[in-house]
Amino acid sequence: MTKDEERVEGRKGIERELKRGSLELIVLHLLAPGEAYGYEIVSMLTAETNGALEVTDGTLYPVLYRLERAGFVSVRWETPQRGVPRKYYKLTEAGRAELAALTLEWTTFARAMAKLLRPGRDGR
Amino acid sequence: MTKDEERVEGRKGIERELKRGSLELIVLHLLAPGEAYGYEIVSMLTAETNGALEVTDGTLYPVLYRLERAGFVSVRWETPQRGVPRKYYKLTEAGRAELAALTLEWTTFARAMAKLLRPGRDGR
DNA sequence: CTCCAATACCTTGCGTAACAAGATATCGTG
DNA sequence: CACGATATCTTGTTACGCAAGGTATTGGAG
Repeated sequence: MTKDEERVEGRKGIERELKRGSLELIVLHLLAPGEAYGYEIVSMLTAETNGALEVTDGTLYPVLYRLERAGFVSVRWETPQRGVPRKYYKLTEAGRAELAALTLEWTTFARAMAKLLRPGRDGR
Repeated sequence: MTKDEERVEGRKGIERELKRGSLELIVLHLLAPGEAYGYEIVSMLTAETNGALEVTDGTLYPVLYRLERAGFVSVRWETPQRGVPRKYYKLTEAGRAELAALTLEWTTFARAMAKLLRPGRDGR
């Protein structure tokens, strides 16, 4: 039982929506230790979250492009002796600042959600 | 008090994106203790999160409509002796199940994010 | 040599959801 | 009776994740 086309009464999963706005943060975070290339980031994400946060390359590349455009990552092509050329991404100074800002935004939001969802919110 | 939270023009903020997919969960959660009407939900949310998770009514009503359409809430009009008619929303059984499911989805996602963002993933 | 799978990058179109802005209707008060 | 407050609803805009498809290079199998 892997993926099923069974109609589940309108339940489609909201992971896609939850990811919204988190992807830039995720990618910036994955680039923090050092540079990486596109396909690598995809597999890093799958590996580090045990599949809880997967992303396809078709999703990732637009994100990387946005980050590059915003000046948060710098880009370097490398052609290894074996294999296809790779495009390596690396955080810039602005990227590190953005990473910090987004991390703060995320934790603030998550904290508010957690507090709201915590049972026993009968007021005060 | 002294901090005036002026919205900085440069930073767009990703709260909108972060909220994505969380609103249904939030609303279902706010309806869990009992019924409430639209405007009330808006003020409940603002109050209970100290403004951390605000929503405008123009955002809320489509959410409520979706929930009604999906059978997660039932609706009842009430015309009080004083004031404008109000539309009261109440969780259905399916709504409670959905609340549980969405809560699980949220916590799973939040946990994955927290684990990813946790510093010290130098990962050998 | 040719074909094919794997690697790696990139693009297009679709669906959806939050929000701003505005419309509508009713009530209470000056 | 006009005006603000309450309350609901609608419309248009914008943004982004994703499926699906496309391109290019490489190396191995036949």
